[in-house]
Amino acid sequence: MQLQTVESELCGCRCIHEERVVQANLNQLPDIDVEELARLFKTMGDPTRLRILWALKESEMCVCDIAAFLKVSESAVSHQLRNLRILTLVASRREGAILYYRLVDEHVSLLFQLALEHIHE
Amino acid sequence: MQLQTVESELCGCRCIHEERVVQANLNQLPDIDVEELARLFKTMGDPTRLRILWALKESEMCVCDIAAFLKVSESAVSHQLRNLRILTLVASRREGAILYYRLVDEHVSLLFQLALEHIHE
DNA sequence: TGTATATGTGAACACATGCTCATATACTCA
DNA sequence: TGAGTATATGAGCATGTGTTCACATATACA
Repeated sequence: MQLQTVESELCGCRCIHEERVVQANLNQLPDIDVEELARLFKTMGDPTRLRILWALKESEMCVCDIAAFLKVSESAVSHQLRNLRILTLVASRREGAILYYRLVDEHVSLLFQLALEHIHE
Repeated sequence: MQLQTVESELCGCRCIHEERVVQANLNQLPDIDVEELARLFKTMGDPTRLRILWALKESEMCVCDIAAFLKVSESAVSHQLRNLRILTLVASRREGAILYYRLVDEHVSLLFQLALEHIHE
């Protein structure tokens, strides 16, 4: 029944292993999760943002610090921190005129660790 | 000494927490790793590629299967599989005219798992 | 209140990227 | 060998994105 539905949706023309397509459909990740996962990985997929996150693993830093470290403009850093904030990867703490940024949780570090394992094999 | 060097490199103008910048420099990830990590995350950061990887978690599939499942052209799938191959995220096995694609190792699944944890909190 | 510092943000531009289309390659079978 | 199927790939186009520049906001301090 389910199989029939999917078959008709696919026009049944070039599908070689129908049962695998059906299975893939059943195990499909919800669209919302796909979008959010993609956004997360894409956000971590920019060298500038990646360096920012890596630096924040050690200690919280202000925009000036990060800009000096990366040798890029403070505006560029601020733009990227905005992206990281939206994705809930970093959070900030104000102390006077200075905003200290930090990683929100351990997930970023763990993702780094896993990804480095993949690269170094 | 080290501190002095870094200070001069930074022009010493707007750096607020010099010791943190120095520390960040010491803990810096090698450029090659940064580039490869970014490439890896960026590659996983596209919805189409992400769906492909997710589907391959379950079973190996050929290009036709994936195209049918995603409801996109086989050419688009082939282009994306090429990217995934370059990043060593998928590998293929030929059986006659058909190429079966699979995940290379468990890293992708683990990355998904961690990333989903981050999203769902 | 005025000035300086720290950060945020919109517009614009240069560049990267995913898809489509046409075509090429690789394999099967008659 | 020729036709058909499965996949790969280059060119071109539309869209997305990171940076810069100019300016806005927020806080500190005199």
